[in-house]
Amino acid sequence: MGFAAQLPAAGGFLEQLEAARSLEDLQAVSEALRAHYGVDHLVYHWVSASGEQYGCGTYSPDWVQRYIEKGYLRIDPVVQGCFQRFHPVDWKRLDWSSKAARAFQKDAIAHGVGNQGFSIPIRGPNGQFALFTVSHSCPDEDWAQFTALHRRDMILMAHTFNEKALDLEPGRRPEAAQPLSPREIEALTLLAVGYSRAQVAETLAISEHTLRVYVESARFKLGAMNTVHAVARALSRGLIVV
Amino acid sequence: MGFAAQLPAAGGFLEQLEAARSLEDLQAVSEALRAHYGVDHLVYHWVSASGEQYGCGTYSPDWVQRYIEKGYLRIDPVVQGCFQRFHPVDWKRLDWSSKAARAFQKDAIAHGVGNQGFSIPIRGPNGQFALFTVSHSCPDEDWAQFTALHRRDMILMAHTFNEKALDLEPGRRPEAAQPLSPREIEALTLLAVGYSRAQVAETLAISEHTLRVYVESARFKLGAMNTVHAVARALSRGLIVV
DNA sequence: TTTTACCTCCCCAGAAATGGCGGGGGTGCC
DNA sequence: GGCACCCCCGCCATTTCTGGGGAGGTAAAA
Repeated sequence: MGFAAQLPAAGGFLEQLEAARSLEDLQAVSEALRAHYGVDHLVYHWVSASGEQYGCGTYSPDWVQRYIEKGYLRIDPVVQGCFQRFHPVDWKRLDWSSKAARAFQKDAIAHGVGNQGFSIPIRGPNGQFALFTVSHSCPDEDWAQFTALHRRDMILMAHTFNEKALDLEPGRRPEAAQPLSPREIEALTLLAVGYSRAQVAETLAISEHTLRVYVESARFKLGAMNTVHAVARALSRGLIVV
Repeated sequence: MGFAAQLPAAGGFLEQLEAARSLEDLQAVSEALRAHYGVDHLVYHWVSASGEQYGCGTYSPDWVQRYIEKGYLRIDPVVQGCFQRFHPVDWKRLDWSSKAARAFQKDAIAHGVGNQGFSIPIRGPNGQFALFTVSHSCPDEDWAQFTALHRRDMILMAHTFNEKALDLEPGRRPEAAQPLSPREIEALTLLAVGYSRAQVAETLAISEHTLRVYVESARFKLGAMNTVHAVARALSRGLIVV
């Protein structure tokens, strides 16, 4: 199968990770980890709300380039699936049924990504989202054994990569979430669950005009151009929950 | 100082956690973990933005009751701080300066929560948020030593508690995602970033009426009552990314 | 092959949202 | 006391969205 079956927890690499001083260091550690675990790839990948992405890992520059150029972010079942999920997930459990997904999969394998994968979603405040992935090429049983063995290590690595990446890229941090007033939150929340403005006003027992003031105020705070935008921003910044 | 200084990783309790079949089991394991680490408290606490909360842990029922009744959720610096943070955090690094926060702190200590604490924020899709906390009463240096030693264990416990809690409360999970057509996704995405319907139509180079058909179709698929609702659902189900 | 889903376009009229103007009262901070 | 913010309300007109019809073509799945 190729990868080491039994190793000490994270093999002391977590310390190396924690000592990283730059993205290049992270890159080097990910290469070392990849070799240590004997897998094909090991990647930390940050996806911002606006679609920009960066990260470090062992994918070939070719593949990374292609991924971005082709807009694979929008069809990659790993990203899509993890985005909707709470927990680490084996790629086999994702939905590869769509044609686009299968085409993507084929392309990915052709670029050496491997047929097996295990990805961990990581989130921060305001909808920040990153992925930590280990991928390999091997039979299902071997992979199942590997993931069972190293699941915890991978969780810790995911955490540590995320922590370091954020430390090293302070510019990527979210805009300061401008706090919304309680009423504004209530208003946007009710709008987000489908109430019309009139219904929201009735629910909050205020005049429709007052409601409008809240929504406008929230729009302003969020830098939104209209209500849809405001609700979307409030949602993706974690200011409201539906 | 009272707690065990050197222990094997998570002391085999992670397996117990993974075997839990009910919230009561989780409760029991948290009690065992608390004893194992020799700390005052160990709590997993789920917080939804709508204010409902549940969890398991070793806080006294009195304190839990009081916390809910007093609406401490809104002033608890641990919750507030972790909600805006990426990483695990020591309570000392939080902002306790406000009057409400200090009153809360005093009350918490009076209820045996402890003067030291370490909390890990955990997030799911759609802004779901939970906290895993270990608290204790001891001098700063001892606590620093404890957190340094067991930080990784705590991260793994946080993950596992979260995983099990979600498994055991399937009602808390988001609904399955209904697939949208590419055009529908484009339409909703552009709407979510603030474009008006006319602008979206122009951007997609289609007539405004065609766009309307997409939005209506998406609304129908998502079971949404209006555009705002549709965008909110698409966002929170991870069907679109802003 | 038939069905299904997707994409595209058109009209109309009523409902809803927005933008701008004005007013009031309350709290808490410097 | 002034300032900032939160909470609440009214009227105007305009723009935008929504809901009900209709049509036709392609491409993939059953």
